[in-house]
Amino acid sequence: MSNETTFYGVKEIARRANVSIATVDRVIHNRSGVSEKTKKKINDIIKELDYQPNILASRLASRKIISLAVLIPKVSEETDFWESPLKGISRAETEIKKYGVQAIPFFFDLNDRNSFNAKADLILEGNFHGVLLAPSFVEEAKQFTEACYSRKIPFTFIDSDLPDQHNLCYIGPHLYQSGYVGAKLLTYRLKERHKVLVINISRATDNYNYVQIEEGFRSYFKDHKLPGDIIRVDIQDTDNLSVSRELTKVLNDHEGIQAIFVTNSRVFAVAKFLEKSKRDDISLIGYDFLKENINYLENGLIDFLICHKPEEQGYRGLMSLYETLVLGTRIEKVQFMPIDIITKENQAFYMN
Amino acid sequence: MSNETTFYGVKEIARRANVSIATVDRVIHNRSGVSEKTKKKINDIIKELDYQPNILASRLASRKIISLAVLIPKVSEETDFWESPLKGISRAETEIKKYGVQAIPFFFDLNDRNSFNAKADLILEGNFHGVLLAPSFVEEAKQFTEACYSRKIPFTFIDSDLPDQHNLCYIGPHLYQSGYVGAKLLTYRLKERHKVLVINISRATDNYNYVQIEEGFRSYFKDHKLPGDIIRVDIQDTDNLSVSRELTKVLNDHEGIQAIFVTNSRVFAVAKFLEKSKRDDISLIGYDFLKENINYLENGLIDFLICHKPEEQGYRGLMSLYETLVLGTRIEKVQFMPIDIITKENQAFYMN
DNA sequence: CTGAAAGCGCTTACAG
DNA sequence: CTGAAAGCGCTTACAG
Repeated sequence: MSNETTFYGVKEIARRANVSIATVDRVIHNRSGVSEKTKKKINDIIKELDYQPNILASRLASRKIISLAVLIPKVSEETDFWESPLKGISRAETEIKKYGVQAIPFFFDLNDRNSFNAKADLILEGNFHGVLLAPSFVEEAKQFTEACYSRKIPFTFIDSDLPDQHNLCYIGPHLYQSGYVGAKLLTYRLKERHKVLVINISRATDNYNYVQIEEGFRSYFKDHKLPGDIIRVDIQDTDNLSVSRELTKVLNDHEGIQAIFVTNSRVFAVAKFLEKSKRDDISLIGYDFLKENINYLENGLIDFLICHKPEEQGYRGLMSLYETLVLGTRIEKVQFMPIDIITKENQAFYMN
Repeated sequence: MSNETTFYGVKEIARRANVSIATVDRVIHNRSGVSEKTKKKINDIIKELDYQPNILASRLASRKIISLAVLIPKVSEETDFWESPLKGISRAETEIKKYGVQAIPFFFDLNDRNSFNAKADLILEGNFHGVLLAPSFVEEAKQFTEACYSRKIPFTFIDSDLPDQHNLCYIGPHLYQSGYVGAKLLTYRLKERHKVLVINISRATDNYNYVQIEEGFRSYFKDHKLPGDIIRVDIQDTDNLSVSRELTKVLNDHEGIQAIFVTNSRVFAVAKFLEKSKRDDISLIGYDFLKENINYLENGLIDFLICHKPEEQGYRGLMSLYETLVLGTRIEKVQFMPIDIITKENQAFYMN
């Protein structure tokens, strides 16, 4: 800290290169119309001086507005999970608005892949400088981001990753490991032979996230040679009645289930069922810091929630575009969020 | 997001008030030499326009350097805990250096309260614009911050709080609740009557933190009417030999101890002892994301670590001063850090 | 008590 | 291919 450093600016570069600052500016921004020779000379000086542009001055002088598109699921009745990323995005926008950056949201319906395509097309027409998206529909997202890539529009993924795309970065959970942590918590107090139930409640049939979480979950049992059974069930209709019906069935078919792991934020639906059917003998673990989930955590029906800082994901996602586009910072391509463990006792201090 | 707002500046204010921008500037910064009449006129316009100063322009034009003092424990051989806050502070400084802010560190010795006074005096002589400190020695810190207050130097606490001081804010854990969480984790798999040991390893005799943590810890047992015994021991000599001797003694005196809770980062010393004496029947929980602790977490000797984002504390602590002094932002007086639960399985993704 | 002018480090037309 | 000049929204001496 506190070591004195002299910062050199365009003026000094211009002086040393014997050119005007306008020419220096052209080189810095890779604009055309500069001879190779002077270009090289200036670049050498820039390197020598370790020139760091003054962003304050840069943004102040430039009246350009940078528009970023945000493509995420809309908050539905089923789950208000996406409120959090949106909040983070808004926070980021507020912070960088005065520097001439704006973010335009486009919401798609998680139950309708066409809505994703429709919004994606709007974005492509819109001439944005960057895109932040949740690639919830794998194939559709691939198509869209390829279009972005060919137009040289940088884009960032949050919530889940699509490997080997030309994304600027991924900001979200390591899903496999998250499932692994879930298994650890679930079995922490199961001493004997276990009998556990894994539930995926989701309308989407190609949920990539779910697969990775379950893989991690099962690996924990394998790695620790835990004897017993893992039963799994898919529930496609997400309304309370359907969930209730399915659960009744599976708990009838399999007696002695000690614990349930829900692979997403719909864990409250299971908690509701357990509450009604008075099954307080079953441990329950699931995902995400939703109000409904917290309620069930509070009254003891949910033992643990796992959460991956959704708000932070949104905030960082937008900032990653800002940093690239405006500040020219190089950023980490993969930024895993922590796998946060939330209990009744620490929930009040959780930071999304 | 994305609502168009027109920002008005000093020029517009000056135009409307029929004065020069220099006069507007004087009013904005509460500088003397403006008649009450014009002052009022200008202030009214400022309110009417909801004027937001452009910090970029402000910092760019001003060549003033803002100096912040940082008063925290030095990294000792006993524990490298304070590395993390320092890291956060450095990160913050790097970010705001180009805006003319610098941070000067002053390190005191946690085993020597006089070193705190000595450094505090240096800071008071140094003419700083703000102070970030860990008030580890309660009385000494009070004296120092009162001196700051009378000199109108804003100061922020991290790591632990001193209630009812004129601090700008407190950024750190809710210690009581943190002990409460510790108890929950410790007892999560203790089914019958419990017998647990609480250990405080610390040279300082008036450790305020410890008291609050233990209070929370004990409350959990009371609130849940858990039957059994809580044994406690203070270990003042922090070297391995002393710790080993004390532990041998207490484990002899009290048979059947199932779990140990260490109230600070020295939990590795206990883990080392348990490892040597092959007591893998005892659950162990303690504090902080130190390399040594992580090792014992990895090999299973420590079950859980609790952590309060020390790096974030440092980062936010410095930023809180910057935001107040430079940006004029109003900030939260008490900012509790989350009570993070770290296990072998999620430690790789932990964010300090 | 007040204002005109220079300057912070950049960007942006415009002219050549 | 290059440069002179104005301007971004502020602050800072300096002059009156």
